[in-house]
Amino acid sequence: MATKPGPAKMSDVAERVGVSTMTVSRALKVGTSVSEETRRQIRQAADDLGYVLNSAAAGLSSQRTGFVAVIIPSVNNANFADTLRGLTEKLHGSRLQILLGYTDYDINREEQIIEQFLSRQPEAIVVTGGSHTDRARQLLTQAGVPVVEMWDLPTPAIDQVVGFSNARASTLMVEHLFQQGYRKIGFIGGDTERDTRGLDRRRGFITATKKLGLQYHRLVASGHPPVTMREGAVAMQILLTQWSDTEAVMCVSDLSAFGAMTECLRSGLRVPGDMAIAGFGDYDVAEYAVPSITTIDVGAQMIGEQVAGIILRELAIIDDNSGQSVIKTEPKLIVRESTKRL
Amino acid sequence: MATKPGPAKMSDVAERVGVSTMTVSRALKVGTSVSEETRRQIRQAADDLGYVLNSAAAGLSSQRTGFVAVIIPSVNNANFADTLRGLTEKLHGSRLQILLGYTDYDINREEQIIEQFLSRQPEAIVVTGGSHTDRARQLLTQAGVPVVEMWDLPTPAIDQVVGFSNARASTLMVEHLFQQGYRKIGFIGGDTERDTRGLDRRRGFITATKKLGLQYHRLVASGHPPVTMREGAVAMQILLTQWSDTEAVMCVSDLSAFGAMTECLRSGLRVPGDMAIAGFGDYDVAEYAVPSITTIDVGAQMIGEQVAGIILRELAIIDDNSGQSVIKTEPKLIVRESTKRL
DNA sequence: TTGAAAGCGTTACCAA
DNA sequence: TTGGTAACGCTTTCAA
Repeated sequence: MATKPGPAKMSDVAERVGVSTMTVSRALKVGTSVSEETRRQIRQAADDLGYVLNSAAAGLSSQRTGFVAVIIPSVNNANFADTLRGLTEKLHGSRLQILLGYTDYDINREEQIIEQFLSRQPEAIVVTGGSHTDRARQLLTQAGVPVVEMWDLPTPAIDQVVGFSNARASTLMVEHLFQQGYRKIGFIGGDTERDTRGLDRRRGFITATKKLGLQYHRLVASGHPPVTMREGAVAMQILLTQWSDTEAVMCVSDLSAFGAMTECLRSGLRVPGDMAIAGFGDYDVAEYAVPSITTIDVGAQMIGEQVAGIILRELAIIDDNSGQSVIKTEPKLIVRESTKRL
Repeated sequence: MATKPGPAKMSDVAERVGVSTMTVSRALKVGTSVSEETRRQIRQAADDLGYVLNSAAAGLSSQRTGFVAVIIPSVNNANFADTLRGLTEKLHGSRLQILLGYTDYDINREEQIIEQFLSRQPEAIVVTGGSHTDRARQLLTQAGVPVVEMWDLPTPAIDQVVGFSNARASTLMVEHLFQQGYRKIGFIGGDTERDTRGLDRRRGFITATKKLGLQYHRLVASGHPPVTMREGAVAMQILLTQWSDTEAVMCVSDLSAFGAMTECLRSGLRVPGDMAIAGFGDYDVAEYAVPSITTIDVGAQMIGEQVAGIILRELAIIDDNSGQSVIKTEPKLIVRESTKRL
């Protein structure tokens, strides 16, 4: 018995059972009308032959690839990982599969990835933030599929949006620090064009402190993203040198907050007491650190779920200009030990 | 002037320039013989029309999809993220693109993902560890493309391997603790089938302590992966209750080590002094924590680079049974403050 | 419930 | 250096 070379294809299965490829195609899908007996035989034959569908061929024919392109700044970031989890879980069970890319916070990388992904004909595209190269923006606009920008409220938006104002989230924290009685407040990070969400948080900090009549000049850079613990530590050294009477510090991320805090502890400063410290993002480390760190929870997983919801809705609709939607999420302040007034 | 509907395809570009699709296909690739002038015109036309290659069609025709399927347990894990980075960077510039999936440490999820990914006809498949369902193993074996198992040394291996013995890595740490003079040593984590690398580390701990003539019964579970700080904290409570005379603890991950350590600090124990603590993985938090945490650096990024190297080599070779290769990497002990003898 | 024929958009192959 | 033709493996569409 001569076995065919190469992986089995649909016609091999069809031949073995004695039906047409169309019947096989139908039998392997749910919700199609094929007689029970035929379907059983086809399943059996497919199993025997180790048949696997060729999605590229299927997609080419049906014009539906089942890909959702998702582009995030970094994989190793609990916040974006949570968003991805939200997306994955909500998309699970649908015919959609995520094509994931990460940019390392570089909009030129983003452009490259978008270009690469477009050739895979995704049915929807999800990007992080509203800062893109001109060409990337053009590619997204012309893509002809739903585009979702998340984690921010860009103006103008390309298409769909799920996010929040990073600047306003900062306000929550500044107000908390003010209420606790802190007046000389510093800010670490958010100084680079590459991390626009960080920039917005810093802007929000400046606006909020101004509004409260506080000084807003204690700003320390923390270098290129991703934000790390190291940078928080280095920045805290600078801050302590330049403005040694600082009472509280807000950091662009919990990671730099942790680094800043350990730097204080190593210098013999008490946190809180000599220095109050706040972060952003509600990472695990903020909860378990000693002292635990006051932070902002942005609801990262929920963002992913909302994005998935939009995609499912948009793809169900047949070229109906269902219009743009902007879903605003609500960042929440989480008060912990690191900002207590002693 | 009537514009065609839908996205531009190759024939649209060809028509506009007045050449065949073959010439367009060639002109858009590098290292093909097309006259300079023609190529210029074609590039121009493609740009004007916003033409994007349809990779599905290209892959169908050429039998090369450009996909490398990569399956890791978790995205939000600095170790696997580093491996992914190594892979990405080394693959960058080649025609290969990563199709990423994560299993949440569930081999049934892994099987599903493998199945899903196979229909995309990847040119190589990378999986984490050597523990798979029977069906997954069968799918991988029959896939007809190079398969790389990484982060472990499975026996028997399916095909290619890049990894290290997690058990032996544990030995490094036990010996370090022994040399520091610790005798009553506990272990946290590595108790679940789902994390086979954790299991191996625990087994290695038991073997090594036995060999040194130490007690090896101070084992505390830490629940399902992913390993978190919370679990380290909870486990430390249990350990302190059950075996209050414990001198040192090794944890299956730096994250649980950090949780365990903060639990000690909150209980008023000195680390080191009253309790020595060691982790695994060399996460950032181990370096920045106060005290800093002794750990094992497994060279995660290097693993990714080695995997990419194998893939590039395998795909360059034309059906030559280049054979299986096993690359062993070398985990390194990193001594820090948390295990100092006071 | 089933099948035949005609694509889907690209590249391999061979010829000019 | 260029082009014609025939796939690639599947689904759509229309008919039976």
